[in-house]
Amino acid sequence: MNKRSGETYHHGNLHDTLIAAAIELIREKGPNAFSLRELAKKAGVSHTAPYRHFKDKNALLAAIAETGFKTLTERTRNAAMQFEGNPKQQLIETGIAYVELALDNPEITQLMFGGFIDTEKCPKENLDSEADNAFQGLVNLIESGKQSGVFRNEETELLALATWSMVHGLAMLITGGQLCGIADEQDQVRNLSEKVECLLMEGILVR
Amino acid sequence: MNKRSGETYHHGNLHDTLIAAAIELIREKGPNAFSLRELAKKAGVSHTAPYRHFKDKNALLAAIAETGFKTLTERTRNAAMQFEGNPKQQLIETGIAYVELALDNPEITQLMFGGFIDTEKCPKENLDSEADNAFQGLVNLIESGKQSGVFRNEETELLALATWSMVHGLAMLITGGQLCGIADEQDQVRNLSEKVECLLMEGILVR
DNA sequence: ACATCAATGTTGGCAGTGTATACATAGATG
DNA sequence: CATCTATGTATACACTGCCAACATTGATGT
Repeated sequence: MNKRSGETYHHGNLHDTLIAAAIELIREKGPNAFSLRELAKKAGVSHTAPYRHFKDKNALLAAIAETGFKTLTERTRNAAMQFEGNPKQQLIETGIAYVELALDNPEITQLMFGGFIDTEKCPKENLDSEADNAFQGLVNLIESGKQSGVFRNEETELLALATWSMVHGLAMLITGGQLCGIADEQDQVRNLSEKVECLLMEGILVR
Repeated sequence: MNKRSGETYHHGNLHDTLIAAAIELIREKGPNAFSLRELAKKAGVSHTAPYRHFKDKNALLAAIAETGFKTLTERTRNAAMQFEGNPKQQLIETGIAYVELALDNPEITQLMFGGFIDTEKCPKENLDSEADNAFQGLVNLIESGKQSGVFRNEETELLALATWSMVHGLAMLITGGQLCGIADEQDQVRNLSEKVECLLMEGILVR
């Protein structure tokens, strides 16, 4: 029996609908504080329907995190592409993109990196490989910068880790609310990201 | 009536016992996945006794995070004190202490920074002021380094933010499992922290 | 010494949660 | 058109956070 005329028994695209609705809920209430039942209601479906598409709540969270990693790689790659041949600027823009994405999606960022997902319960290979994609882009960027003589001839992995840590740390401090008032508006964040990355490039020691 | 002879109706120090037991549980199961009832049982007390000491679960988590921030300021300050008069080394050791603490207490670190605590529901002033203490130590360190001509004459807050971000990012990547295999042992982490911070000091650009 | 009180503990209950199981429906396939 | 399988529902259970009512006891003032 239909619940209303016009609605069908089968939803049609519940998988994606659930993810989209869950992202909305997470935005409103944080990654911690939303329930599958609430989500099901929001999607207009019985409270066990989600289990046909996700093994459990953890799996749903993992799927959302995965989309987060995908857009992260996408955005940072786009940022880098706009300054092909200029590794220094590429690095700066990549970092800005990273931090801006975090600012726009603080709860999702926390979901991705904050330990909300039990990685022992889910395969996690997808998650890891997506995260690796983002990191690999950075590695390539550094490598090409080294070869064109812009970056120092240190171990590439180390340079990549340093730049990643810097940008990631800034992003996490912002999403965690540690920089309230200092960096919660878009232009402040752009500005800070750039300055901080320039510091990393130039060094903070007097020469 | 006593539950056993020798045990008293009043626990005596339930507040601290709860915090200690909660930390243990969080270590085992993550900051997300422990229940107040489980905690109460572990402390040998009825399932509502914790409410005499903490307004709700969130308040308990906040109290735990607060202890985390306290030991963070303590450890980093100690690290800096051992190299008084040598700002460069102070900065390096402070960073190492920060990251090592995170490595030793990944779940607590996630609790502190990961967005598990609803800051709208609890006063949070305590939390913030503790976090500020840690940051202030860094600011002082940078300031003295600038005055002795070791660090560049950039805005102090900016230099502090850059170093904090770097170290914090590394710490969060480690606790989030993003650096599995690269940095999960104590000596690897010490080594990486140092190298990464040296990069920040020297810069990554060719001169 | 004793009554009183506030702090601290317990019992019981409620609505809400994740998830397992059994059943219902309908789109796809032969 | 019969059948299968993917997808959705109904029901049930143990567990959760938290509230309200009651119990115990160490501290306090007289």
